[in-house]
Amino acid sequence: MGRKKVRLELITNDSVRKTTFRKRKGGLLKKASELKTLCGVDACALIYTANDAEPHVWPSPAEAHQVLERFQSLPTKKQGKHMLNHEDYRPKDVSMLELKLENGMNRNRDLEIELLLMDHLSGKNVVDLMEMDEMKILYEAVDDKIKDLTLRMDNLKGFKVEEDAHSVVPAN
Amino acid sequence: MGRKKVRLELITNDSVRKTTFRKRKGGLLKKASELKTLCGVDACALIYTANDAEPHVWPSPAEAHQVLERFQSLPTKKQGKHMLNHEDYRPKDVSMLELKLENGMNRNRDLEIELLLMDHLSGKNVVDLMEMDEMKILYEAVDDKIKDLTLRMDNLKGFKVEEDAHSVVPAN
DNA sequence: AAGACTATAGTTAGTTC
DNA sequence: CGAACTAACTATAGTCT
Repeated sequence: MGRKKVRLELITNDSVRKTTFRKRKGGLLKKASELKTLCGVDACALIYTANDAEPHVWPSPAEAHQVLERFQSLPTKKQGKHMLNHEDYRPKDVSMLELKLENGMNRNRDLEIELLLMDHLSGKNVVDLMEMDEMKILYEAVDDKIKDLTLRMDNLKGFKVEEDAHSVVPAN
Repeated sequence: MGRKKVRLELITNDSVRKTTFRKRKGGLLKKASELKTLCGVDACALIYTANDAEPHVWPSPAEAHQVLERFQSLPTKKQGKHMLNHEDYRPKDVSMLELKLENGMNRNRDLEIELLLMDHLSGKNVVDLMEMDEMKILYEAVDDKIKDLTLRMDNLKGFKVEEDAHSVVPAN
């Protein structure tokens, strides 16, 4: 296409290559979008460039569902290994966390990770991520969750957590 | 393109839709292939149709393996030689986690998460590359945060840690 | 580097085999 | 069905601000 037939080989000129990439990436994703609409399929694409550390991800929101569904069928948690005969047991409760830690068990960690993923992914459907950096969002979600977890653990131990720094002082 | 301009909406006629899918999928992947060649980028695509259980993966399972190997060569795992020597203790070393094992407080969190993710990934035959990428990012984020968390718990138990931001001396 | 333009290479809708 | 054909539509290489 275009004024001249192009040879199918790496474009050596940097600026030309970058321009071509921008143009063709746009065209490709448009085609992909049309395919989705016309044929009612679910599709996604990843493009890794040498320059950008993060891949170009398309489109994102649709795929969250796929990821979520598969994650739910993870073998590790699916097969009810959480055999806690503890009254007042609730998955997100702090008491569970305490129990696990003292028993030297750690299945709750898997659960925590699962939950945070679920929470995030299910919430992600609502948001239009097409214009945002998905990976950053994911990272921040994880970061927040773990911070929260940290706080709760610290509280269990009877320590106060000071907001900014990582220092802890005994509560009393 | 073609004899008539097409309306951008789901093609209701089954055979027409299937034909269109076959044609356009070919065109799309050809474009993607050209983009790779011309611009020297690494790309992949996934298409989920309602009919086929397995997604159409492009360009090939071989490429999927490459991504998997990227995941497998994550820093923590590769370099994670577990050293049980407390004298040689270094804050960011994995040995910190081994300490927890000995104390019966926790098992190796990194290992747990890693196994979790590997289980998850190996469970998928035709790999969902997008999901893998998310898992990779997640792994790194979770790994870092859990290490930080573990470090702080060690501090609570009376271990002194030499590190600027995380340094804590139990006030007892 | 990112738009607008446009001639022309390339894709594909409808049709036929 | 799917492959081939082809008219007609789209993408884009080169060019210019």
